[in-house]
Amino acid sequence: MRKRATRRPAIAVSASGTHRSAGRPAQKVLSKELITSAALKLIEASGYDALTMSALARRLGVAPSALYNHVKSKHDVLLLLQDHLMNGVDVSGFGTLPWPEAVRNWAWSYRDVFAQHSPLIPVIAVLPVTGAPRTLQMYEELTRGFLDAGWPEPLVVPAIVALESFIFGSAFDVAAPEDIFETGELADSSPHFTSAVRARQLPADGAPADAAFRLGLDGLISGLDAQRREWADAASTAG
Amino acid sequence: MRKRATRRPAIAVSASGTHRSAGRPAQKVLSKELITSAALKLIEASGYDALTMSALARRLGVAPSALYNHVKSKHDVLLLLQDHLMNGVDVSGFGTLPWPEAVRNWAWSYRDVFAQHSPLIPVIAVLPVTGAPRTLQMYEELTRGFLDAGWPEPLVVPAIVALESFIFGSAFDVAAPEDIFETGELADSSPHFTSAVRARQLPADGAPADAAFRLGLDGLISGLDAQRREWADAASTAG
DNA sequence: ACCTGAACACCGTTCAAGT
DNA sequence: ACCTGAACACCGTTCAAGT
Repeated sequence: MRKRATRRPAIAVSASGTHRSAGRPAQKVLSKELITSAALKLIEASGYDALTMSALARRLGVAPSALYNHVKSKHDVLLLLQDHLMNGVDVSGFGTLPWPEAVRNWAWSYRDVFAQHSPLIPVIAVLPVTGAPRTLQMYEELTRGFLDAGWPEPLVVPAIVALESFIFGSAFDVAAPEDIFETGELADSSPHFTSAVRARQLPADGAPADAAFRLGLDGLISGLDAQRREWADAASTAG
Repeated sequence: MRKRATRRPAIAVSASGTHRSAGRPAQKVLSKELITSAALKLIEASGYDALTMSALARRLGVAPSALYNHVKSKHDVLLLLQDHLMNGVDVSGFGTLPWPEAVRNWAWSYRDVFAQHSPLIPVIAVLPVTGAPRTLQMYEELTRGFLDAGWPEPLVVPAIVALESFIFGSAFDVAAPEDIFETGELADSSPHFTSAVRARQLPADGAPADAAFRLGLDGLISGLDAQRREWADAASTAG
């Protein structure tokens, strides 16, 4: 059932359509930046299924094996993409807005970016920050924002991780089909759930995923803030 | 760099080692249940990379193509696994324990199960409940627990989705390497974050992921409970 | 150093043939 | 209906040869 695409020949053809013979070219035709932007265009045009090393090479007018002079593996390409996308995450609120609003803005923009790139989430969630400079920069600004808001240093990283976990999970949820909770023929065996699905609060303006994200994010932000105060109280009592 | 395994011949060999010739066998040798448990054993022994249709067939003493009489695709196998694993999620607290404790127990067991099966998370997060009877049963018991605890029906599904999103994201986090936040050579450009990583609260008994999960879960539970109360207040004022 | 082109060792899936 | 065995259309990756 696989769609059979009309394939151009496998030989490398540059953007201008002229053939390039083997051997080191006069000036390099590839770079990490070019690979990243070509991958992004490919995904925007045809989705993550279309992101193969072959397709990427074809779009760059190069043989697939040429990519391996710049990346170690396809996983490397995903890391490049991930770090690039961090540019789209809004950390501008930290330092200007109160902590809850700054976190809220950050979280929504973070979720929105990766909802469009959910196949990257398993990659990010496990990604060492070494070699992901933009990601690290985001963590730095985030940390400064938390400390400025009075967060005790030992809680900053766990709080960020907790928020990120919620964001990653929620980004998947955006990709879920509308009818994910339709119980169908099994409705009789799950009467309470079936009824709750029908009665669920849906935002007038947005998708069902937005209602859950708003509820959870607001709950998480106020709950974390309460734990910060508890920690401060315990510390002042103990000290 | 791929490891080259010594392969047995591709012809189907039953568990007893005798060869089975083509044609419908006297009694069926496969079923969804057998496929599910073989897949589980394969994953436990060698991880998700080893879960290929070929390897699955080999373990079942069958040709790969035989699997397609029982599942439509490899994705189908993942769905079978996912629903099976829901047996390990603890919903026993609902109806006996107070809501926060019941939710806490459920969330920890849910995270623990899927932390061991993180490749399934992208599958579950988008899975229609139709055709996942155990999953649906879990939602039913969860919904009953929420309603019994006084949750307004419109908020039940969004609250469950928010908790699940946090759980899925946290399950990935368990799989992350210990040194995920080591900033390495970039430490100079991220002084606050580097310091916060060193100062972070680590549980004496568990992994770093556990500290973040506990912090986030407790925050989320108390934050959601507060929103439930707000909703009830607004409703009584409006009514 | 950085490209080409051929080759390698896999994948998941389909399908005619067999009982 | 439910197996086998061969074939198909891909994958990602490696490597000698070329400049």
